[in-house]
Amino acid sequence: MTGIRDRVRAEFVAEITEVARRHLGEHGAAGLSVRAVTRDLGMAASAVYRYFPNRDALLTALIVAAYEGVGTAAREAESALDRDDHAGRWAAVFRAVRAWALEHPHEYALIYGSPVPGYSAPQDTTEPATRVVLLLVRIAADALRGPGLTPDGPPSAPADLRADIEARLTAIAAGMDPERAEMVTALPPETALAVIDAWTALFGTVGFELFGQYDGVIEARQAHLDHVARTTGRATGIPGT
Amino acid sequence: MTGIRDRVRAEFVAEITEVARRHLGEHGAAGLSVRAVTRDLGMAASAVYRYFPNRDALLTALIVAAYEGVGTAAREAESALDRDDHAGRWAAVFRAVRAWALEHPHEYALIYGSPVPGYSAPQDTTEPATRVVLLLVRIAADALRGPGLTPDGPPSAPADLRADIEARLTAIAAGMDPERAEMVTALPPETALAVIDAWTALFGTVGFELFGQYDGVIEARQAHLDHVARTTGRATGIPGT
DNA sequence: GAAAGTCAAGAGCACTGTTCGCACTTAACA
DNA sequence: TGTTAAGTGCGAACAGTGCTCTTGACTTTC
Repeated sequence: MTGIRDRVRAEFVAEITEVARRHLGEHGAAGLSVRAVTRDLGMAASAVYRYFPNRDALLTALIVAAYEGVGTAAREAESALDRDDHAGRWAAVFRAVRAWALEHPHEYALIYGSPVPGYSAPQDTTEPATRVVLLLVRIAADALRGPGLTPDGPPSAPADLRADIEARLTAIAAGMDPERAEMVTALPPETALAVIDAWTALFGTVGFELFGQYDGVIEARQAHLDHVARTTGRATGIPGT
Repeated sequence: MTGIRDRVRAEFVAEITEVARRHLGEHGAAGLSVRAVTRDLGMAASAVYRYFPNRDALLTALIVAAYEGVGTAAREAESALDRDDHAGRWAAVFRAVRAWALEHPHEYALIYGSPVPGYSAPQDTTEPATRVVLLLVRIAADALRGPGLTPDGPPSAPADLRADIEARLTAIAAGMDPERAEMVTALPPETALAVIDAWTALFGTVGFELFGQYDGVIEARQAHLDHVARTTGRATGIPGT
């Protein structure tokens, strides 16, 4: 067992990522300098390459941390509510994502803004990236199991789109533990589509606010996001939205 | 008249931006090197500072060009259709924006992705940035003047949001020529809100596709965007969507 | 205690944006 | 027409950057 060595190493990696995260919050992704980070840590710039093969790997660690950050924030806000309060949980996810984004604008930009040039997201980032949308899926699934969808439900989708969604759903469920897989496969394609659109609207709205597209166009940001939560929730068939 | 000197200067500025635009398409915004651009032009790196005070100014020129590019693409696609074909024009804008984005991914990322760190958009960029949404506003306004909104129309918004929209609408109309101002002020707040949400959904969807968030989630991209155009068009009250 | 593995440091490479002083051309004015 | 001022391009230089490679020291394992 090389336990102690691995422990020290893991702690060092965590320390580096933490300082890098702080730098990211101050200067943005492209302004993240390995040298500056190591300067803060009192070590030589070259030393960091023992822990991260290159700058991109460090960025990947930050991306994963960011996805986990927003996912955790949404999960915590949502799980604090009664499980049957579907509308409340739905709105809580929307609000939590926005709050997290305003608190961590650079981290938000890192994961939902333009991809860093020359950088292609490795496999490690795909799982954490699905956290928030899976949360919305779970709420929709819970609502389906509950008093049932509202009478009209989500509008019907054209055949080709329906087929694609169905294929995606089974593919996604294939790589999941049985319990969550069941939740995904039981989802009607129209509901899944509505959830995807709600997810898109959520991050589209938050992104537009954060990146300045709403400047001078809409100022009641929180009220507006609540409105988006309501309309998308209604389109998904979440009762009470 | 200092005509000739100014002319040759303007041509040179255009030439520099054109080469920079090409470089942007190959290496992305952060990878845009003034040295590399000047190398392509066969001139010294320092010479470019006679035309642009710094790299940010060059980026601003590219941002303006990109906004104009997507705005023009949308305008051309939409104006090719009959003015009374509101649903067709609405869908054409959606498709044109997506097509432009796929053709110019780096330019799209430049204007709708994360803001370049340390760079704050100057005033010059705000006007071109509103082109697409104003196009959607125009279509909605035309639809209002036509056979009228669909019976149910956009759902009502809460009072605070309504008030904000109304205030914004008058503020925006104040800085416009009378003809377009009339179009804006005549817009019911609920319709304006629906247009803003449609605009957000459009760029949220295209951005999610371009930045890889839809990978493995949804593959029928064109069909999906058409679906988004339809649902948002319906929410806005565009007849025929 | 010696061999093997691990690590931080430092020098160096090829870049970057930007500034500055210099020579040169060109347009405007007396 | 001659002079002057502005505009222009260049090369050197500065302070940074990510990254590689070698060197020497330290720690673990046998």
